[in-house]
Amino acid sequence: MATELASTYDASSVESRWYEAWEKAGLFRPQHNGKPRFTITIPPPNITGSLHMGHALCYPIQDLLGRYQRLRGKDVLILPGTDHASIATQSVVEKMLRKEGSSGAQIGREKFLERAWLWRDEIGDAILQQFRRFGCAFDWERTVFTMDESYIRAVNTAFIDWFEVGLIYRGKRVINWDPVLKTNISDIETERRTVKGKLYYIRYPFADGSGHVTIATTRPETMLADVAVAVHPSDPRYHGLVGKDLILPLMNRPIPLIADIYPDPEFGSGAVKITPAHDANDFTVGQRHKLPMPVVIDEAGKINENGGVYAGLDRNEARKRVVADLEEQGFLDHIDDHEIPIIVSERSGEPIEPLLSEQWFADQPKLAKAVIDAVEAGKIKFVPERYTKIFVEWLENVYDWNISRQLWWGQRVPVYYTEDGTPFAAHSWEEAQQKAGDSKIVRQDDDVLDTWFSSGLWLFGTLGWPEETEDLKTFYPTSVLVTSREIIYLWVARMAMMGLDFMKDIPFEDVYIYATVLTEDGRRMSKSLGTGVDPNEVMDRIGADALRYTLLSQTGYNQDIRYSVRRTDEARNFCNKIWNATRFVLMNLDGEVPSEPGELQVTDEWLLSRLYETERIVREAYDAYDNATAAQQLYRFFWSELCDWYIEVSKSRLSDPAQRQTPQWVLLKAIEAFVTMMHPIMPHITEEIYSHLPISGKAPFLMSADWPKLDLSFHRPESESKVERWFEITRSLRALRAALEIEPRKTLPAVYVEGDLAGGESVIASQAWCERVESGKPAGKFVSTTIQGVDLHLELGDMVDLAKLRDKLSREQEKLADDGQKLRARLENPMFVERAKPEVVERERETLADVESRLEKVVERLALLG
RNA sequence: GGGCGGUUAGCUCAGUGGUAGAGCACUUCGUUCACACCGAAGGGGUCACAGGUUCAAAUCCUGUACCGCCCA
Repeated sequence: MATELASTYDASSVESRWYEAWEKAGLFRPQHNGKPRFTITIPPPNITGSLHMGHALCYPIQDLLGRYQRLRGKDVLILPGTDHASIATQSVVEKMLRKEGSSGAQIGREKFLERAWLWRDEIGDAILQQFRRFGCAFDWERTVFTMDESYIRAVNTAFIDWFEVGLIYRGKRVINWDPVLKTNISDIETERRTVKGKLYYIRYPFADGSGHVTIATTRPETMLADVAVAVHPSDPRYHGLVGKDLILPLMNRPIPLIADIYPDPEFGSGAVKITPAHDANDFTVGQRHKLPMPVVIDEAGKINENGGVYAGLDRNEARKRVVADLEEQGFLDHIDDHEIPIIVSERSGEPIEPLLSEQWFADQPKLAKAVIDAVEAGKIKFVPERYTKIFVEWLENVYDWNISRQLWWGQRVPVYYTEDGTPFAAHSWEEAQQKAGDSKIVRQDDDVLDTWFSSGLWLFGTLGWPEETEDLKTFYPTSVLVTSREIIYLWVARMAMMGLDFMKDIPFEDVYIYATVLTEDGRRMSKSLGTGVDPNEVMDRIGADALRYTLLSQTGYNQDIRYSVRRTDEARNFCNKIWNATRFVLMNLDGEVPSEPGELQVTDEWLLSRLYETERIVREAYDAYDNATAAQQLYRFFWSELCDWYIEVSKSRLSDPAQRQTPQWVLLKAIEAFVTMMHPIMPHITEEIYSHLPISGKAPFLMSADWPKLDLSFHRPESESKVERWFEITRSLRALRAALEIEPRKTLPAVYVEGDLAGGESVIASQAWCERVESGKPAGKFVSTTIQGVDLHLELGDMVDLAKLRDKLSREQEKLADDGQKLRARLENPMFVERAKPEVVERERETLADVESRLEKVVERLALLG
């Protein structure tokens, strides 16, 4: 059976088969077996999202953690779901309607929502389907969508609760208005850019005719709503002038010159026009000075009735007219070219219009306190640790959160108004009517909630909250949140606040911030830039395991990783190596479970000791979310130690029926432990291999097996150093052969040795392809090398061309002379001998002695070669 | 502007005080039975720069430059 395995690993025929088998066996569900639990609720991808490399890292990391913890004996739940992504989905549906020559405005809210639901039912789960191909062992039966009925109930409960205690309120602020989508949007949906623009210097005359103040602005059209000009109190140019009135040009309104710390005296004239309704900074100045806040640009980006003769113009057109009129009337001082910072809506690509608007807000500073306490008490830990500080600092300076959006798709604000406009928050119209008593409820609020408001409840809303379900009791708080750094504030912080407030407990113990996947040359992967790579195409080529290995083996505490085809080739080659080494082992078994050997040879002890050490390193790395170290150690153990040395050394014993049981047993032990430890990173190939291993006490699946338990007796440092010395001698001997241009694997009759090989004769001879080991020197001409206190000699035979050997020797001579000089200089320095640790000094002395004796020999040998 | 990360071999990255490492790429050799998605050997680095601490610095401190990220 074993020999039927193909000589090249084919991922495509293995991966889907195992995924189905696991699912059928119910392994994705928690087992409720009384073991300690491990919970992850995945960050819900947007239903509009299309698969990218970030997903191929984020979700396999979570699968890795789940598989690892399951092997370690935990009862694991990884709960999947999707996010309704209100603005993104609404845009998609709008686009569809536009193609049909229709629009949301035309068909109305209800029909629009019908279309949106149709769309989401059709393709909203597509992205989760893709995660299956990654091998993600998520509990699909518990999949949640943020607009499921039960989830909406959670959202409404949260809103009503906060509304009733006054944590949610209606307020007027300057918000990010998207004039195309006609909604306000969150900071995360905006992008800061610098564009080439103009800086306009405008003269505002004093009302008393005593000259003027020149202000600089990048947005002259907003002057129509100016209510003041501000200067810094320390600015000497304006001493004695603050408090006087200016006349607002074009509008002929008096406005005061005020003193405020906001203007930068270094910039322009030091005087800044204040337009509280159309600039967030001006708004805070307006608040401080209790200024009026007239709005002049409406929700469509047009000048409204407050704009006098400019009413009805688009904001861009208005700018041209305002500038022309200022110039004509002599108020325009001059215009400079200027790099101006603007905020752009990611959704529409349109510059954001800061706009004073009435919205729903949630109080944040009050809620932040509990989160800061939890972090400082160590109840919430960030990995990498460096994110802790920025998280706490943000919370300490948090401001209230605008939670309403002028959209249709999403959870509608559960507030109902009576005729006189009194709001009642309730789960339904009926409930609101009950709360309102005799006053009649006439309408529901039109807005929907910010998507982040609902995703803030994700870690307990998905488990059934506000009902006290069994799942909620069992699986909250979750063990770890795996997410990306750009949503630390918008999502992580909000979940922490909501969790601590509604559940009275932290929502997650650890927050692991994973790296951003960049292109090979360090650029951001993006569809629009054409730098994106489709994980599906990669998996078509190399399979899910190799893609997982490519990304996971680079992921530790770093901020970025770079994706490259080379790396995927490496990963694919590694799969093939694992496959073939296993194939070799299986071919060398007798078709039965080998019994535990009574006595081990020292090379067996060496491998088992390396295995013991590997288990420790890998376990500690996984525990610390340092996947790169775990992967690196597994790669090294398997390829460099198991394949390159142990298998090669054991081949002779494996071909001898009298001796083969011990290496068979050792190899199986090592491979079983290896595939178990590798399973979290590469689940499919390891499961496939496990299924072929003839071992006792085998679990039905590797996925549900136990983490390796390695006996302390495996830990044999003395065997490790002994065997590694043999290998070093072997390498040296091979190098000598290569210098003599003897073909690899061509057997030489003998190697002559002076010195103690400590029982390594047969290993060294076989691995350096020599028939036997003789002690002493050969009778005829020979060449030599020295390593580990042992002189090795090879007969020269008819060899004539010694140029390569001479080259090698003189190179060695140079290096040794150099090293010797450095060591002598160090040892001749009295400060070194006096202050360095005695063991360091001792070691340096020994090294020098070794270097000197080797140098002597190299010089002799060079002389002999002539 | 503030904060954070990075700068080590051609490429991608390990390496937190004691003579610089891995994989890939490159060169040479090897296709007798696990694997050419392989094996053996080899070449290749003033560890971004400048100061400082130390007997000793890729590693600790200070500053500079460049790349990137987050926030204002």
